[in-house]
Amino acid sequence: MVSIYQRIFMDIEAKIISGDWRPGDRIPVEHELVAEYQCSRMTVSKALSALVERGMIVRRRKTGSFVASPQIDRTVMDIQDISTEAELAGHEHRFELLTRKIERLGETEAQQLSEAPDAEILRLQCLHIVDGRPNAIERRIIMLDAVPRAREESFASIPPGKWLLAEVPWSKAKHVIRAVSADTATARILQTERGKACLCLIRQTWQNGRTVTYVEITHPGDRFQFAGTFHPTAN
Amino acid sequence: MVSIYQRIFMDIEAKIISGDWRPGDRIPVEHELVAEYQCSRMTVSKALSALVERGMIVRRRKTGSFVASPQIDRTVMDIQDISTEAELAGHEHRFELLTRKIERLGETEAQQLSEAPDAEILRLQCLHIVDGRPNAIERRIIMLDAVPRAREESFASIPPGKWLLAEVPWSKAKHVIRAVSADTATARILQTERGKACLCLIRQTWQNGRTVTYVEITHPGDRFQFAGTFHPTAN
DNA sequence: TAGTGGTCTAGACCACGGG
DNA sequence: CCGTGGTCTAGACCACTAT
Repeated sequence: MVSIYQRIFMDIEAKIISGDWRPGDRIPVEHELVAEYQCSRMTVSKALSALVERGMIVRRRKTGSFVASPQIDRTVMDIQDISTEAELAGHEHRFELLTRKIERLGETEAQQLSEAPDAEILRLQCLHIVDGRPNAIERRIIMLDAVPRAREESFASIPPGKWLLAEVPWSKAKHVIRAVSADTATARILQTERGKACLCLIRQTWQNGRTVTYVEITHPGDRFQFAGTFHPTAN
Repeated sequence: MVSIYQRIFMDIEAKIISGDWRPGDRIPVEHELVAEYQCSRMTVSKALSALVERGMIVRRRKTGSFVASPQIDRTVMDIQDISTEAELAGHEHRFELLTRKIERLGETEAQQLSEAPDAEILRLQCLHIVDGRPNAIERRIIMLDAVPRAREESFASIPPGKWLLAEVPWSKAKHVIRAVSADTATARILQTERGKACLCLIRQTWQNGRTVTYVEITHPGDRFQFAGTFHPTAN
């Protein structure tokens, strides 16, 4: 049996995850939800509080409740530049598109992503430069059936991650963090040595059960790390 | 202004973090808290629900609410063996104590840990073996003023992490994840090559504002990874 | 069966902040 | 000012489960 506040929670979550309600959109005020669900205000409040806890909405007195800004990339945001850990501001960020190809998903990758082998994809490779030094290489696959508008976007001036966030702000994501040795190509791009330890963040995101994008972001291990208090949550 | 349910939440959290209430201990039933805080049952319930959300207590009908088992090591638990990702059971775990020394904290490390330079510590090094292969090397510092009983423990048969969990089950922790190249000693112990990419988890834990332990766990990068959905939480 | 938590109601008063 | 969320009350009924 699903309780009333759980139903309210799930209904609103679904609207946000599906993109029906986008960041900044106002959600119904409490008394409207009270009328819609025929329940008391406390019950509505419990559902909304849970949504705040998850970071999906923000509530403001007088003005109402709104869909929050996406937080799906927060993990990546927390990557810290070891050499300049102290100075949290004043970094110069730059971005270079290395390759952009429309292809079909190969057999191996299709299996890895649990998607159809012939699905049309956009394959991107780009380099992130911070303070003049290569910071990360990003290898990304965008599923064109899920995000058809990516076909018309050149990604010459906007990083794919940022573009996707604007296009598909909320999604479910799975992360994997690995240590890998730099292969020849990676080492060359990151201006480091072949075999050097790199920290690799892999993320696959879904919306409405369909894969939106798959990305591997590889950082030079001597220059970057994750920090914080991590809580793996149930998948 | 702190609300009633927040005060209840913080009071109980403090009892658990301080070790006053230990895992498995029963916490007062709702009507007792209602009497203690002179508030309604809903207010108590809200505080207890928040504690459940954080994983600090479990609530059972008829029997009451209890301090949950510690979860501070959950991040580490989620390390997955890449080669045997499929088989989630049937692993053979072994543990070897390599070194055990009582020393005083050096200048550099003291700064790193934000502790006094002459603090007495127990320095441990051990090797974790899973299915016959070196899985991780653990380099640990235990602050003897915070955990004096560690002085009498040989750690010959019980892993320090497990012992500490029994001794100091709840604490605040900070994690850092890095990729490092194996140095000669590490490579030898992990039976891999020098310079090989390794995944290093660093964790410092505190209880009542004092450092309890600092540990670096280094895994061979080709055999291990973190997986899951990570939510870095505000420090 | 009885004690416990799970959920809900129909109000209430207050704090905040935009107009 | 007044609409909004933040918190709280004093009950209520039900579900679960140890005994």
